[in-house]
Amino acid sequence: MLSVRTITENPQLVAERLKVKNFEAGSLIDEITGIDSRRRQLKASLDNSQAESNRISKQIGIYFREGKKEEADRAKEQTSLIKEQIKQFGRELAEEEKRLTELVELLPNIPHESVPPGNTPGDNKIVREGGSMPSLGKDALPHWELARRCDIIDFELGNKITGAGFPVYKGKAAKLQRALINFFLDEAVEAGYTEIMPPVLVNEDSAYGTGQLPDKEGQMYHVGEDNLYLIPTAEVPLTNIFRNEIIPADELPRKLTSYTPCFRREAGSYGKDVRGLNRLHQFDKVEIVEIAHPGSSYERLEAMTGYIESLVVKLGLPYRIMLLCGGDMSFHSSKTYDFEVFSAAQKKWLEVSSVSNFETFQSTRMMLRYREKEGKKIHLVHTLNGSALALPRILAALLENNQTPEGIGIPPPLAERCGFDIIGF
RNA sequence: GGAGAGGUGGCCGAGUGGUCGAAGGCGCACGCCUGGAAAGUGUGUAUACCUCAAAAGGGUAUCGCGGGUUCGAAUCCCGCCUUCUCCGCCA
Repeated sequence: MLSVRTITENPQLVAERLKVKNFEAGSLIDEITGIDSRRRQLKASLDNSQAESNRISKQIGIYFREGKKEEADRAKEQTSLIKEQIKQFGRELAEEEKRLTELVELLPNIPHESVPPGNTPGDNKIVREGGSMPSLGKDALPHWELARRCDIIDFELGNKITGAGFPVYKGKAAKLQRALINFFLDEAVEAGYTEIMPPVLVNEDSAYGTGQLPDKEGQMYHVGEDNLYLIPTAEVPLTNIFRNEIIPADELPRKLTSYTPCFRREAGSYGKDVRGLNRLHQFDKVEIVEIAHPGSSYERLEAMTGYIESLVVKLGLPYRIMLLCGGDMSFHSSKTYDFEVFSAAQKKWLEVSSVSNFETFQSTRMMLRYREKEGKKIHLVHTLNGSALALPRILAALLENNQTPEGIGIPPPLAERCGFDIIGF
């Protein structure tokens, strides 16, 4: 979320910038400003009452030590009113703070100045394209047909064991998945990311910290018995590693990577987009996360984008990098690039990565800060993350684009990890 | 899951109702000392919020988390989380 200070100190600027996300913030900001000034007044009143109460209590202590019991008793009588005031101010302050947080949480993140305006994916800007389109015959098969023909991914079996959206990878597909994971992790470590194996269940505080709670509650699987959430992305546990931390400036950027399964309920998305591997409830992903100095976070965003691009290039997939317009960006992001690869039999661009700078939107929630080398001042860090990469759609594109009359070719970086370079029919 | 013992500042550790945000030590920063270093020595060393134009200063809160008792809680009571030991179970 945005910090209250940002909002109250630059109300018109915030409102102006949020229009790029098609968000009318004017009245909300007015309300926030009003509540915040009431909050400050209440805080001052509460502090004064508490100071007075502390003074009396100390005095009582002194009376007792001096054996002045009568004075002590008289002083005690003074406290009932002040205690009542403290309770009342405390209640009111808590209410205002709760309301303030609720309202601030409704405001999306401010888009970076380089974010283009727009409403739909059609307004996104293609910033780079690469790779070459495969030339497939008319009889080219979509990946779900190929998977059936080679008997390597079993969607029906997943239905039996769990339900729709939980495919079972078999034989060479299972091995290919493992090769992809290893490839992505090896590359990330080579690029300076520290490999982490985090928990895939997180508590409420963590889900709140990265912004899944409260607004995306319905997107996560919830284990009610223990009040834990299955992660929708490794971003959640990785970023929360730093929750409530103060990092020395010279340790920035911190760079982490992780492979995890990801779980998404995807409530409300049905239809042809969910065909095959295109949209799943459980999928595998390697994620990169960076905790960056505000002064260099956009350089880091470009560096992460360049890194992810190198992966797609090594896999030989045709791709394009989109700069998302204000209306198509996520609520939490300041700037996002999406990576899409072309899946040649479906003739579709599939999103395989999303790289974002959240600036202080997450660090505000989780009190994630850094300490300046000079002056020792403390400020919020910028958090960034990106998929590097999400497996199912990469697999879909690999299967479709590399199909030949004999079978499905495996690109070199994966073949050397699989021990085979073709999945035969 | 059962029984017992713990959780104090960056770290170690004292503190069982009253000037305790917390002794002492280590570490760290700056200064003195030194040719330079070590040793020695002096000072400083949490975070959030409020106040202040800013800095300085002041106020409030925070001793795992949340409630409660009390004029007053690190200290007493209750719930939760967590660590260790033993038992049970188990990949």
